[in-house]
Amino acid sequence: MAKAGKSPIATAPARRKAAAPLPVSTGFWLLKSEPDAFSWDALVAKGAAGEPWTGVRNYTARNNMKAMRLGDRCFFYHSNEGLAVVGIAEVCALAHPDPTDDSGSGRWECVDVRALAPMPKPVTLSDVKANPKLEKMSLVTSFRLSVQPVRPDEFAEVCRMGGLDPKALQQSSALKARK
DNA sequence: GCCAACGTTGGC
DNA sequence: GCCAACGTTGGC
Repeated sequence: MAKAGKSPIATAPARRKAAAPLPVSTGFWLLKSEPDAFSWDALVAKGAAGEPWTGVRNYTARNNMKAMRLGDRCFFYHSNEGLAVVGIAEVCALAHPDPTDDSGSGRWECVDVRALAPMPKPVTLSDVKANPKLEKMSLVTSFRLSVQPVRPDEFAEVCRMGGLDPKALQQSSALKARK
């Protein structure tokens, strides 16, 4: 009777675990690269066209890239050798399939980035670790993650430590308007 | 769905 | 080159 109206469908079917929501872009990120593989100078050499940030095979890192917006700022960090933030890049193409993904799954994506400004004074990992204002930075807390979110206050602090004049940064972004 | 084994990353 | 951290894989 009362049962008649109840469809078995009323019980939600077991569904695939929802994908983790993408992080919200703060506008600031950090990209790691081993300078032997792809250095800051190599990115500078690519000029305004920039370079696809390929080869990321970690879901958290990929999701961070998917959350990136055009014009987002990315610290360029040299891992393994150098161990320092050496420049700032900007996102110049939203996430798209990674051309180096040969898994056939279409799972991996990349953004394109281009060099915006070098750090006048590279900010080393030990500089970052020594600064209490940066103790929550992913570079310290999730050091293995290759594409990390950066908070605006962290971005400002690292710029300050690197002697980077925010005005110089704005000036460089005029480059992109010119394109 | 748990968890041990394994592989990779990256600082030291 | 070592090893800690940690993501992924696969057996159960």
